[in-house]
Amino acid sequence: MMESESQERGQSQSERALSGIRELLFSGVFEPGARLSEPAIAERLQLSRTPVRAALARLEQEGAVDAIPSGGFAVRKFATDDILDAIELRGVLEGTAARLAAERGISPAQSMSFRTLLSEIDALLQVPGEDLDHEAYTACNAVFHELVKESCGSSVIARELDRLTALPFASPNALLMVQRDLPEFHGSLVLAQSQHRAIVEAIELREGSRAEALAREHARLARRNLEVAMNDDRIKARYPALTLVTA
Amino acid sequence: MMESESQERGQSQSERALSGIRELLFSGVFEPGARLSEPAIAERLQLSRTPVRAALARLEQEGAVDAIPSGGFAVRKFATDDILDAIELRGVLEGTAARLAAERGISPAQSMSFRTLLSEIDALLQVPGEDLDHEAYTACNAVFHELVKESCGSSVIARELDRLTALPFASPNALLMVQRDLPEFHGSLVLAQSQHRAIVEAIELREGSRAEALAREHARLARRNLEVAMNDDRIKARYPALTLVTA
DNA sequence: TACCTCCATTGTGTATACATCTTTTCCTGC
DNA sequence: GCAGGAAAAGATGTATACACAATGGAGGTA
Repeated sequence: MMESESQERGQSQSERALSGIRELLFSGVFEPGARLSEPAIAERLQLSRTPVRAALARLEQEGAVDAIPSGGFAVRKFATDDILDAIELRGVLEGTAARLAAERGISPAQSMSFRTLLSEIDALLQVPGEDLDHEAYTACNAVFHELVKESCGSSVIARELDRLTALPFASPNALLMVQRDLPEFHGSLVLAQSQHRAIVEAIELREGSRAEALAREHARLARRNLEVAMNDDRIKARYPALTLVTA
Repeated sequence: MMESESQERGQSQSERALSGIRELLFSGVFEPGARLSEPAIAERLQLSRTPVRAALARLEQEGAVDAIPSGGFAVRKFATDDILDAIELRGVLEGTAARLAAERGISPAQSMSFRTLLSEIDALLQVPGEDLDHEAYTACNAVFHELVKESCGSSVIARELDRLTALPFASPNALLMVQRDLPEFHGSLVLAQSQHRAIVEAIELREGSRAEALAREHARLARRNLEVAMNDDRIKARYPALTLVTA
């Protein structure tokens, strides 16, 4: 095929299709349960059906889209319970990563990464609640969970975590900024940070079971955010992806 | 397209491609790391590149095949450690399913299914080691793990377990019959069955933590089977998929 | 013999064509 | 007004064509 110059450079059509459809999905453009017509999406994204189809198949594997028995795909409807289970599962997987990291030991370089990150977050939290740099905190939080994921050096676990957090709900940063509107906002971040610190400490002290329990508990913060968001329509409205969550 | 009658009926070309390639892969036809040429496979399976391509993309998601950076796919090389981690992870996931089942409670129907299955296995193990019906035992074992998977009623966890056990190594039945050649064969099955029973009991008594720990420990039997198989070339030769396991 | 270059072969990514199957719409009969 | 069914509209699954990319090997040079 001729390399079209009309779109962002450097990406394949399939990649464009994938990110394009993801964006459409999680910006709430489609009704939950609605059929995703390949020709329609192809026209919308200005590419042929082939990469669209490939992207849809992949999104089905990721769980963002359901296969219709008679053919094709539909926007997945998420039940609240599914998301809660996904968060629980992220806790379990991160807990396993942390436990194995503790049991197997981490490298000095990894330990250093953890330590510097913890200091960075400490610095961010030093300022009063109003002036907090949300962007930076969110980025740091993402890095922390990346570090945990990589900590045990298991590609199998890393892969599974990547898969699970492909859905925007279970991801560590998913509903992080829900907390911004809560009275105890700053306090909840301080609590999260103390959990971060405890997890790292447990890993370094080779306390596997403790590391696992802590990481599980840490994931439960996300659960609370989801519950808050689902019960407050004003907050809910700010997360278009939550349109897909029913009941 | 015209529905070709030359192949097994009732399946789509994509399904044929998927199962066909899986079979080729895990029967050790290809070298680990070798490129999987779409035209070559298409010709071999007597279909066009399109379904082959779709199947390969899916197998990549499943982890059976690696994407080559420059394009296309290659037979995945499995490290022994990857498989051990996958087994560990299966234990973790089944453990989580069992824990949640205990915490949330299971239905009388589920309880009944467990109980009848346990009796069935007991009956199978009644006969002396030589005369054991391997087929039946393997089937029962599969059902047990299905029941555990479904026990907590979480589609998220079920999906994740399905994904993990798509690889033939981490699956509960994967290397089950390795044990057949071991002196303590019958004993190991009896041990496994006692674990089965304990897991069910823990779930029914709502002892979540115990159920989780037991399920994890139970998965470790598979670990042992893998180690035995990898260290005995005669046994290894009987599992063609083990060709893909390096070091 | 070892190595580099160039060319041929092969392979992938994408677009498109087309047959079949679904779904929707609209018309007719009750 | 509603139900049922036929026809049309649209969608999917698959095959195929083709441009670009990559890979491998032959041949020539040091």
